[in-house]
Amino acid sequence: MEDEVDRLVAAWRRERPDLDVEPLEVLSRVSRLARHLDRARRIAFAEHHLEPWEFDVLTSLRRAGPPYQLSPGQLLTQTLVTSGTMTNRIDRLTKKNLVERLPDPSDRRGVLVRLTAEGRDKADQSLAGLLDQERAILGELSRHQRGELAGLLRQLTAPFDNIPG
Amino acid sequence: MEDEVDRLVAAWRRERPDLDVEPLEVLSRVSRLARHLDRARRIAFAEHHLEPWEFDVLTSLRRAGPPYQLSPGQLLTQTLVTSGTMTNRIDRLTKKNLVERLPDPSDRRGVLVRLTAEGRDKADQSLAGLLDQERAILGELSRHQRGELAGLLRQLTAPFDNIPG
DNA sequence: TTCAAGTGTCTTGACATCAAGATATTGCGA
DNA sequence: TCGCAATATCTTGATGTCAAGACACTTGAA
Repeated sequence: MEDEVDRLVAAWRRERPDLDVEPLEVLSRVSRLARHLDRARRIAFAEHHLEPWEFDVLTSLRRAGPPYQLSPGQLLTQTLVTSGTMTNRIDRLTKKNLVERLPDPSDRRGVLVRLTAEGRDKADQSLAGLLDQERAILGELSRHQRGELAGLLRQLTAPFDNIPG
Repeated sequence: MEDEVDRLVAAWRRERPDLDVEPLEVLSRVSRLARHLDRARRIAFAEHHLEPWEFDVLTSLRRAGPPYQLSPGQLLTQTLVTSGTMTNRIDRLTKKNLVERLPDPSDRRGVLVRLTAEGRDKADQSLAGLLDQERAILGELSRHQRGELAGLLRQLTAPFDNIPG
């Protein structure tokens, strides 16, 4: 089936036949799909009275395992936001009693962010819902195709994730 | 090579062995890669004194072909933003003399947004730069792999693009 | 010991985005 | 013809994000 990127690429080939626009076949689809996923996540989380950004922070801490705490810096690399954004997020989650700030005992510049019991519950509840939604979206693909897709995407993300970018 | 999503999935399997987190292998990579691409685009466009959102609007109009005009509604489906956002974008681009608003002769509710000569130049210049950057990122993949990746992604985006979502 | 560079977090101000609703126009059905 | 739902765009108010820089602490070299 045709998608919006097929139309976009065809339009460029008509308007700018001098350019090779083949890279857009991959990367425009990545960007557009991510926007669609954001919208779908926002709607799904609304049932839990949770914003996507809250989910990102709470589940990062949940994944860390007991005692469910990370430094703001570690949260930055997981969520790909800037430090100012993370400070703001931690402030708001603290007000809602989902996380708390603790001094880092080993570095007096540092802080640790810890999940509260309530925050842990929210993280666990919302993860299951997200996975259900994602399974529905991926229903288009066979098991084999998903593996293939994951592998190809890993080749693109690995340089960003490993060479500090 | 391992990426951040491999670590993320491993952490979930340790903390929540009861859940099947396989969907994250694909969709978390899509979201994270899109964020990396946003950052890279922002840096690349800064050389042209252009914001990513300006690029999106100007190139949508450029692709339309002469006379380089679309309705705000058509721009919405291409850029995946809300109507309020688009109104705001058109206002700002108008102030910079990159686009202009015209009344739609066939529907008095409607408006047409048209690229100025200056706007068209900006679109053409920045597209070439973006393609160079994207080619560098895709250097990881063979020609065959890019085709495969584009095809798999199309299967995921087509439902969003065709069934109005 | 001391100082300079590096690191980790927070503050600030500008700005882009969204959701919801207002306004104007069209066009279908009775 | 009339009225009402649908359509197209804009307005409003709240909020999240970013870039840049400030501040406090740490580390390593002289």
